[in-house]
Amino acid sequence: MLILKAAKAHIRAENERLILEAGERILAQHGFRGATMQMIADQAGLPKANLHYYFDSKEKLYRCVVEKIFEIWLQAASSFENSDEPKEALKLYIYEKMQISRRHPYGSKVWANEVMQGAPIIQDFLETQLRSWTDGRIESIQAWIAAGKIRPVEPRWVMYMIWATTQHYADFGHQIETLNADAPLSEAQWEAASETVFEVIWNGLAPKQSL
Amino acid sequence: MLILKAAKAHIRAENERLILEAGERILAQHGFRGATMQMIADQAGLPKANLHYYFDSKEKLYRCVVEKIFEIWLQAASSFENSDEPKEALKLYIYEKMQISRRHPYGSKVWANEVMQGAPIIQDFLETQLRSWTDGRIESIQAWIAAGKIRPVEPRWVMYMIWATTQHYADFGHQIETLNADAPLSEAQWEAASETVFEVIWNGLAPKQSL
DNA sequence: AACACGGTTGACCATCTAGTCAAGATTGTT
DNA sequence: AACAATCTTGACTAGATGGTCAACCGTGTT
Repeated sequence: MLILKAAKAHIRAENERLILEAGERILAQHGFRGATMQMIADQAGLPKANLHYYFDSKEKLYRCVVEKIFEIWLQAASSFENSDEPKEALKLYIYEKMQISRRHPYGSKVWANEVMQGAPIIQDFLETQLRSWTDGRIESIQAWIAAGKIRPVEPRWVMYMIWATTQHYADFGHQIETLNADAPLSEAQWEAASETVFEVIWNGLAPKQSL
Repeated sequence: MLILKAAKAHIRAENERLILEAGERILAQHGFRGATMQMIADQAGLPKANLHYYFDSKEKLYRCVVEKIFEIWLQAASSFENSDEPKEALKLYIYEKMQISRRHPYGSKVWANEVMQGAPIIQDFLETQLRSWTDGRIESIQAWIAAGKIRPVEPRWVMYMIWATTQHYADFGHQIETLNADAPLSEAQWEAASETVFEVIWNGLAPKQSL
């Protein structure tokens, strides 16, 4: 009876969540090849064979983890559309991305790993979703330039600058902690870092007369 | 005779260079666990057993590769000391780091990988050399602030911003190429990107009255 | 109670890989 | 030429790991 499938759907949902969460952490800490299904199983508190019941292969599981973080980033992009004023839009977007770096450091690292290795698994994502998303954002920035709201700059380099600075706090979090006397950044430090990133970029982009 | 050792030193030097170069490339593309000694051997054009003759273990070879890129970065830091004027010093440093991202993308990726995994191999480097180097640079920036040459900002966040933006062009080079219609950045694009990174950061830091 | 279906799991296997080793080839010195 | 130190290399091993499988468990339905 197909009713049974629905009745046990919560078990599937819960276990998939457990595995994805464990996978994100382990894959970030060890890379694709360095992470073993056994490690992920232990982290999730499930026997290894169970992982293969829910995810056909390590690669499938990996792909799910990568897609998850990509979705989160795409959603943060809405900040860009929610305001016509560049100052407001950029502030929202940068703060949002800093927040994601803080809340999802593992996902960010998995993504970084994947891209650094030439995106062997999610190249299609880059060529379709990321490309079209980026083109849209570039148009927004072009419009701001045309309206004289920011200096004339190549939008691409600005985009990359925002991605780089915000994701750095996730991807290089360990280095940042080491340079912070081995302590995680405090609430106040996260706020200050976000503020500084935004201020520098905004002052860097704002038209001279507006200062 | 120990004379012999010196006499054949060039063979050792040449082979170690070959192996380190191949190792840098393969380790960057596949991560520590993903890279196999066989792959590195093939890339270097040497039999695998030969690699173990020059480097005791995969880990030793890896450490050498990581140390190499760190040395290169440290040298780029001299830009910071070569000028008292922040505009000049920052411009030199940023251009230098962009140049390194262009010339040594593999080394940068290996470093990123290592740090993302919690620096299991070179944690001592972070705690000694990187920490003291950073402290020195922070003092320079503090001095600029005290002299009213740049806005009052937390120097750390600025440092991280520069590292992040410049290294992004190496670490996320594949993503950047994909968004550039699958073409490597041209000479002109590298120049424009460097210029933009510098301009935005400098305008972001410069005191208001100086504009 | 009997059933059926999804979920659970220990044992197993084929494959891959870091590292070893011993025999042999090179090379500079005498 | 004889030598000794260094370098080269194919063959091998021990251990790890992704994935399979067949037996088993639990639960809601009839």
